Amino acid sequence: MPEKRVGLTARQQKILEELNDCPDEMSGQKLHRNLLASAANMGLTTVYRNLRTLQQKGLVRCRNLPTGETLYSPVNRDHHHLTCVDCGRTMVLKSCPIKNIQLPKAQTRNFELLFHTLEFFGLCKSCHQRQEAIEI
Amino acid sequence: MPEKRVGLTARQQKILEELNDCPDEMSGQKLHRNLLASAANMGLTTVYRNLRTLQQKGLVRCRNLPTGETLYSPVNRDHHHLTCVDCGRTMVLKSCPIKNIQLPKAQTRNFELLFHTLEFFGLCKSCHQRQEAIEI
DNA sequence: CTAATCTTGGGAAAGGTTTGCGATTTAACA
DNA sequence: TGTTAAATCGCAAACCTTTCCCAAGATTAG
Repeated sequence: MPEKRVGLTARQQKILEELNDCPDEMSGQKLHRNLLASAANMGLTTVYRNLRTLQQKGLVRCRNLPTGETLYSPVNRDHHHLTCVDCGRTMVLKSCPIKNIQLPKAQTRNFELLFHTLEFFGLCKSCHQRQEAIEI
Repeated sequence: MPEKRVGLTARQQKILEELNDCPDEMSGQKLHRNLLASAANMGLTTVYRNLRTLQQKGLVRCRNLPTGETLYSPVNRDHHHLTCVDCGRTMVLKSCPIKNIQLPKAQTRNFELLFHTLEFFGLCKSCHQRQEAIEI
């Protein structure tokens, strides 16, 4: 896909770099701390505002944990997860199950698709066993 | 699918009823207001806590708006959305595109799947046009 | 170069959600 | 039915995120 978006500010580029450099997703708070540490000083508000902007440009995606935290990652990293609704631990899926899926044209005709989020929720083995043990 | 979960408290049932009765998703705040109005008095904390529990039981699902609000809906209502990253408006998808998708067994062997969220993000027609106008 | 306008940034405040903790209710068992 | 342990509740505080508002910087026209 061509890199058609232009006009990233210097700080937006910094944020995007930081996200790309880190193999894991990051919360807004952690991103802020990392940037402070790496000499790119930036207010917390600015971090969140630019994250929002980057989402609007289709470059950054986020997902929400049950704890209320929001984790951000670059869109080009097409990761999805299994998340345990009990302990909150997540596993990364090896591949995107809907990579080649087509949405009905009628629904996307008036909509420029930028990215998607697909998350699976359930019980991990240990939480499941714990519940079984209690219910018996 | 059989209703295998048991042991819902009276308040959890009230919350579930309220969600089922309302055709739209609801925020925690709105749910709380509705319950106050319908004589089922309940603290805000209790609402959120029980929503979490209902998620753990696989009966309720939520999605997060860019505003930070969280919207809850019953899992049996298998709805997904197109959401505009600019204006935040959402459209409901007519059908679930991954209803019949199989995850690799290797990844779900140790995981009891309860539900999923699938959300598409992009630009709605009017926001897209506005951006084009600016960029030219 | 200057002035008016528009965009961007930061601090403080507000909003929604979650957590901690003592008090109350529910449930189990005798 | 009475006693006791466990689960649940609600308030207050904490947390993360977003919004408000004003100052600083950039852009454009004259």
